[in-house]
Amino acid sequence: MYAKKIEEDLDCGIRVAFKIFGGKWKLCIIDAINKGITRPIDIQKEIRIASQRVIEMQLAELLSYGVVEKCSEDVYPKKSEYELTEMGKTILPVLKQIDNWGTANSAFVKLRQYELERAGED
Amino acid sequence: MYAKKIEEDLDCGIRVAFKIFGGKWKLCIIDAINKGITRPIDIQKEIRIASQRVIEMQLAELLSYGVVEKCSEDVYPKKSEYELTEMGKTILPVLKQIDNWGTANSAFVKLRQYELERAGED
DNA sequence: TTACATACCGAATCTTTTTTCGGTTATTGT
DNA sequence: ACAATAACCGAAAAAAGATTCGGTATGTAA
Repeated sequence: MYAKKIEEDLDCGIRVAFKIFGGKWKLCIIDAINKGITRPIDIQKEIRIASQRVIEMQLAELLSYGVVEKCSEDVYPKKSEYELTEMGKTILPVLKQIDNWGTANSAFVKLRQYELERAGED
Repeated sequence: MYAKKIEEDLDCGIRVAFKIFGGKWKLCIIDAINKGITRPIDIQKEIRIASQRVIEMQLAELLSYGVVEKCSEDVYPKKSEYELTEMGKTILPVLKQIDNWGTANSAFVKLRQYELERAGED
């Protein structure tokens, strides 16, 4: 990984949460694993527009913070499968609410988006 | 603003939500406004570690997507005050849940953080 | 043994986001 | 009139985060 230059404030709940699942694909990965898609390659196929490398990296971070764990603890990685830890499962209700909000507001946001683009073309 | 190079997928609820309130300070700003801190300068003082410029910019984005609105519509900005729109208020329950999760897991994350730093120092 | 799929990783590059800096304009208080 | 405060903006720079590319290693199956 890389070293952060700017100190982060982990006394703020919002910042803690974003640190753990704020990455671009993290919630998508958590969602996939929750749906039973446990292997990196399958997660990548599910999300599609994310590259394999991103999945690997975000998975590694989720692993390092104990959100997911490797369940096939073979000596060497062959059929790695990831699953949510108990802590990881506590994210699910939050994920659901975020997803619901986004889905409910999707049309509105798309419209706004379109209007802003139109306005910027002058 | 800047032009995005990578197309974004607004058919995914998670992505829509993150587009609207995924910025580093957006939820903090929404929270502040909800607490009755309505003026940019006061929001900045509340958050402190965020610069004035960031507050302005994120506020401008929240405004452009209809999350907040300017309520003192004077001819020229003097005592600008922002408040949440109806749409903006629908974010509050999500914000609360995210904040709660972060607060509940703060100690755990800090510990993990510390362990990871220790491990990386060899 | 050969070919292929899977799991990873390092490093360079590119994109996005945040920060810093130095302004302008207008208002308020003295 | 003058100083101080507030709102806001443009542009450059820095930082963070994501993507691409090209690799290694291992297991599986023909």
